Amino acid sequence: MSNKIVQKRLVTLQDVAREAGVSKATAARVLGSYGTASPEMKEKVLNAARVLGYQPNELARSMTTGRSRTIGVIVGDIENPYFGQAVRGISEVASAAGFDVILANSGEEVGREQAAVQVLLGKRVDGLIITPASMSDIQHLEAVQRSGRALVLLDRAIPKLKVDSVITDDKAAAALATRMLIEAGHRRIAYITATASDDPIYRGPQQISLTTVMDRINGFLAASAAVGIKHPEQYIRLGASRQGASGRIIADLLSMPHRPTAILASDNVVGLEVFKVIRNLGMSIPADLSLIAFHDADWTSVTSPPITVISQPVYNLGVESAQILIKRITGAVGAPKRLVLATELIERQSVGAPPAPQDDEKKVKSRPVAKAVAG
Amino acid sequence: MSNKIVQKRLVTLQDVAREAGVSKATAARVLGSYGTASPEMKEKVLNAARVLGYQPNELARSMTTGRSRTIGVIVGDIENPYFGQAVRGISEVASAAGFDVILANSGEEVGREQAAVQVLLGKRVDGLIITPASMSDIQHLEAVQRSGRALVLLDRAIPKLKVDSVITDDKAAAALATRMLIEAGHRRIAYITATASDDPIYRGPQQISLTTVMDRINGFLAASAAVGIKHPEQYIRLGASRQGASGRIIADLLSMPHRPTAILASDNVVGLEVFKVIRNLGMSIPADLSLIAFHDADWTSVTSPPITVISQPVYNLGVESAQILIKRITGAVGAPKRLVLATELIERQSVGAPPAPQDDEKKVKSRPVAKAVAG
DNA sequence: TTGACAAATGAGACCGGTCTCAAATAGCAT
DNA sequence: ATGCTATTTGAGACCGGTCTCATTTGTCAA
Repeated sequence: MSNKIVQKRLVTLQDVAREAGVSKATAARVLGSYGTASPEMKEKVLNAARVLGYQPNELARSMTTGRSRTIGVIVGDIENPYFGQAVRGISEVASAAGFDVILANSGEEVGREQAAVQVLLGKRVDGLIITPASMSDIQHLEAVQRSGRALVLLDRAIPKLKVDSVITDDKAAAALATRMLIEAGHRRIAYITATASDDPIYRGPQQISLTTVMDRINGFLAASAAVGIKHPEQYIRLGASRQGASGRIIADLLSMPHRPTAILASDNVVGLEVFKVIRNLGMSIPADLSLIAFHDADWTSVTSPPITVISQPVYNLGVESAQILIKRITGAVGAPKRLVLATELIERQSVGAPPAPQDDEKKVKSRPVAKAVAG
Repeated sequence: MSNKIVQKRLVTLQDVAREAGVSKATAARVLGSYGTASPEMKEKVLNAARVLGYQPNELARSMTTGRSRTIGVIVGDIENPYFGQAVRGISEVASAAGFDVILANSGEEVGREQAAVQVLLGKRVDGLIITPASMSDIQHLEAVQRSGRALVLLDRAIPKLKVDSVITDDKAAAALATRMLIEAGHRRIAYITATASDDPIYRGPQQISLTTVMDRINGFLAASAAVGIKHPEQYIRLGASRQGASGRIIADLLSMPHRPTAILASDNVVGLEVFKVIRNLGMSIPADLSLIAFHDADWTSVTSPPITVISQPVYNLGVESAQILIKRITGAVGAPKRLVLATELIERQSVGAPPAPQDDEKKVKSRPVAKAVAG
């Protein structure tokens, strides 16, 4: 990591002033569009600037004004189209309001998130929009607040932190999806999430570090309990992140003696993974297994069958959070807002009745699995 | 767009120096890790910094050093996973080398690209990685070079501009895909691209503003000509951008008297659009129509049938461009490099023989297609 | 004609760092 | 003890803007 950086000397305000034969202050007034200046002065200065190819140094500008007209955005994974859409929403609002956006990636790791916060605060962003990687490790977020910079949480809330947040109604959404599966006749429903965990088995809330995940699990459990399903939590699986463990987790789940007959996939990446595993196992959707996934990713509408999804207003999540942030930056005061956007269940064709008539719970004599696996 | 921005005064180097009872210069040496300082001084300063919660102002730092350790990236569309992957490649190389990334979106419009360049140069980025929206409108890129800042083009070259670029072998890739379709028996092959155009019909190279598009069309035409296909260009269609026109364009194409029997889709967004239209038309792939798409997007592997694609090393495109850029920033000199990465044809199941025995060109009596299609 | 006031302009401080340079101190050989 | 060099420290200029304040010029009413 060499440090030698070569950079040509650029045209400064002073240069322009000299060329135009006016003082630095006058040139600054014209070029910075503030204060007063006579038409002739403007003419001269603008001309000189054009001739020299002057370009203001925003760094210097920000340094004196104390504001950078820049907002920092930290997301879990830029590559995930989910965040891509949110970022587009943010960008559009920001640039319409004359703000620039600096984007950073946390890879869903608190450490990298902290580093990113440092960097962005160092660059003196006027505010931050963050998709926090954890709801417990939050000193760096408190530091943001202490520094007086605006902060908005996107997609995930942090109960302990009094801060504006824009989220979706995860609990309601999960409950709705669960009810839909229950109404189709399912009693053994699996819930699979990517949330990092050493242990794929769900043992309790203390394993979960994200409100989204917790809320969804709660919605799932509540809807299950409402119809008297016993131990719905036994089919919850964690850590189905990226290619790695997910295949095994899902395969294990499906080879249980009382295997689940439906799966709720907690995000589109997991959903895609689940879909592939199911297909590789030679099972068919929804005949053998029903599937509902979070996030209306583009792939979900072109599979056979297309997948029933919980569509999240993620573009609007971006828009709203940027609007709130910019209001704060420009002086809005008041208690932190928590904006909850509604989700929508888009019915497609991945939900059907559970496969065989099969005794549930108690005195079940499990019969041999009939399915042929094609390979 | 209000301008009032409230910001608490932050802890400065001067404050730390005062607290530690040393000079500003000494505090700066300790906190900036340069020059020399005795252990006791370090101790005192570090302690004071911790107590006050000091955080260096990178703006001020950049201003004096003249370098910001930041690189600007301008892509056509953040939301497109294609660019998402490239950006990840860039980010990883950049942060490993201690550089930050500022991301901007051009929406594939030259005007917005120019504005973004202004903004980023204003923020004094040390270098830029750009996916240029046009190969002809390039004054702003020449301005970047004149300013002495490093510049690397990603994915698309600009022949007139002497500048480092990292691209893929588009012509070869298109030719390979075309040959594959030809070998499967196709003679009427459509090429559909998203490139903006008022007129969806291809009339000549002057309509095309991107090397990628041009190269691919050339590869397509060359491979077609090589086996004596007459007027292959009649099936080229432009402007199939986003939801808008694409549906009509594709439907028109397929309702021609001698409709094409295969389609080459120029990127994954167009490919997805094509897939949906085909399905809505009730046609089946590959029985009625074969399809090959550029970019191995995730949806292509889960459709029925999965789509044969030209896989582009887009993550590596990002990695390589960032490496070249950083080398330039840190002083590397020499003629501009043009790095061409290889693509790969991933065969899946969307290519088959053309459908019905149907007279082709002149008096060819095409023989019945032997392949059985399982559906 | 003169005074009062508004508009235009310039001089220079300032933002928060880096970095040069000179002064102060320490270490060591003679 | 003395001189010489190496190390540590502080003072202050500088980066390129913004912005305050004083000065100059112009306008108009009394």
